[in-house]
Amino acid sequence: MRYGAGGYGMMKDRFIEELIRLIDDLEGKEVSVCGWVHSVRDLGRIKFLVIRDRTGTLQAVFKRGCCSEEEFRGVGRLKLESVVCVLGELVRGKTKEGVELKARGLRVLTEPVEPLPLEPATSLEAGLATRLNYRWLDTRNPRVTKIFLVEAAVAKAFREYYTSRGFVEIFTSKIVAAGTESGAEVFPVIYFGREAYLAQSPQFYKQMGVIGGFERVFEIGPVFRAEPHHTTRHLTEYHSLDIEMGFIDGPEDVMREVEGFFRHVRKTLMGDPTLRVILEEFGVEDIRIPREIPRVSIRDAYRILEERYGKKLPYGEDLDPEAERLMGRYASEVYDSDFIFITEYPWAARPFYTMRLEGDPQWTTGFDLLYRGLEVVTGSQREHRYEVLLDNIKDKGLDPEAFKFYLDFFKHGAPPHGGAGMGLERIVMQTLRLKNIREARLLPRDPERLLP
RNA sequence: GCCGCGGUAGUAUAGCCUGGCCUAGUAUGCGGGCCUGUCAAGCCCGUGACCCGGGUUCAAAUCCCGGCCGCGGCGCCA
Repeated sequence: MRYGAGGYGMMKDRFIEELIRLIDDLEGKEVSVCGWVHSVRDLGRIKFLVIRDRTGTLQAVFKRGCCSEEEFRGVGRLKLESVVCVLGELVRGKTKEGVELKARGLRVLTEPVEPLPLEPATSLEAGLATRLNYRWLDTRNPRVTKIFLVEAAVAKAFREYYTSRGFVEIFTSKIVAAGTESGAEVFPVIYFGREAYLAQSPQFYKQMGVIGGFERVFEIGPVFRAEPHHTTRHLTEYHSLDIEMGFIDGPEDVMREVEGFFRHVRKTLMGDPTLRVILEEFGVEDIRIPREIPRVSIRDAYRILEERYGKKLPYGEDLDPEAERLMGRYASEVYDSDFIFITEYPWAARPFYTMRLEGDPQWTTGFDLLYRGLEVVTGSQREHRYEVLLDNIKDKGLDPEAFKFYLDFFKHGAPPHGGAGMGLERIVMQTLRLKNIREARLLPRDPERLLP
C-alpha cells in the first residue's frame, strides 16, 4: 500500500467502543477496525486477533479461506503492538464484548522493529521507572489511558465551571524576571543573555488580570519548581489550575468558588457513565462532599490533632504530611467528607502577598483544601493595599525593589481580591487513589528524570 | 538537600544474610513447531541477565568503598 496518497474517506471512521455499542445497526455490515495488535491466538486453522484502540478491544476471527493465504498465515506471525486494520463483517459472538469481527482482510500498517521493552497489556506489572521510560507503550494499557481521560475531564470541568461563574480564561507568560516568593526555588533560563526564570506560579499575573479589569480570571498552565524533592506527591513541573477574583469580602468568597468547582468535578465524573465506570475500576465508589465542606481554622486543627490523635504540632507551624493525613481522617470520620478546608494559616507559613487577619496579624486569610488528606488547593485573600503590601514585603525580610514591578500593579486602583491555585495532577491522583503523582502525569519531571 | 532500602535476561522475580554446590532458577515476552472457538489459551524446542568503577579473597551476583540510577520517608510545597 502507499502512504500519503490520500483516499476516499478515512482509514478508520469509528472507535471500537462505537462498533460494539451500535451492534444492532451494524450487525452483518462490513467495517474496518484499526488499532494495535493486543494479542494473537493462533490455533492453526483458526486464528484470533484482538485489536485494541483507545476505547476498547475487539476480537477478529480468521478462518482458512477468509482471505488470501498470505494474509491468513500472516495473522499467526503478527507481532504484538503492530498497527493493523482488519476488514470484516461485524457479528455477534461469544466474546466478552458480545461482538466480534468475521475477518475478510488484514492490512498491516507497521510492525515493531525490535522486541517490545514493555508489554502494554501487562505494563502495570513493571516498575514505574520502566513504564515511564517507555511511556508510549505504557499509555496503551487501558487502565493507564483512563487516568488521562479523567485528567482531561477535570480540566474540562475547571474551564466549564469557572466560565459559568463569570471568570475569563487568561494565558500568562511562563518566562519571568522574578520568582513569586523568594526567588529560591526557580529554574533559571538564559534569556538573550539576561537571567530569567521559569514561572513557579502565575500568582502575580493572575492578580494583574483582576487589577487589570478582568475582575475574575482563571488559567490552566504549567508551573515549575526547582525543589529537589523525592516524594510520591511532588513534581518539578506540574499543571496548576488557578483562579483569582476581585471584589470579595473575605477568603470565604474564594473558598465557596473552590468548593463549587469540586462539586462540579464530582458531578462531571460521577454523572458520566464512562467516567463513573473508570472511577469504579480504580476502586472509587464516590467522591464524598457533604452539604458544606467543613472549615477548620488551623488553631482548631492543632487542638483536634492533639486531643483526638495525640499528634502535637508546634503552635504556629504549618501542618506536616502526617497532620494533613490525620485531618483528612478527621473529615472522613466526623463529616463523612473527602474534603476539609484548613483556614487562617500563620503568617510565618504563608507568602507575603497573603492578607493578614484584621487585628490578628500573626494569622492570615490563607487556607488550604485537603482532599483525602493531601493538600490540593492553596488560596487566600490577597493584600491589595499598596502601603500594607509594602510593609508585608519588608516584614518578610524581602527587598521591595525586587518586587517593584509587582507593587506597581497596586498603585492605580486594585480591588480587594483573592484566589487559589490547585494542582491538577494531585486532584487526579487523589481522585483515583494513585500511589504516585507521576502516574497522573504523562511526562513527569523530577530531579532525575528529564526524558522522554 | 537529608535519612533508609534497593539495582540479576526485553519485563517481573529467585539466589545475596551464611562467598565455592550458579554451567545463575522461574514466569512472561521474543524465535521456531503443533493445534478449527481461543479469550490469563495450551503443549514441545530454542533464545536471553548479575548497573558502572575500585577493593578484600585462592575464589565475588553474594562482602567492603565510591559513582550513577531506582523506590520510600522527611524538609518544602500543589
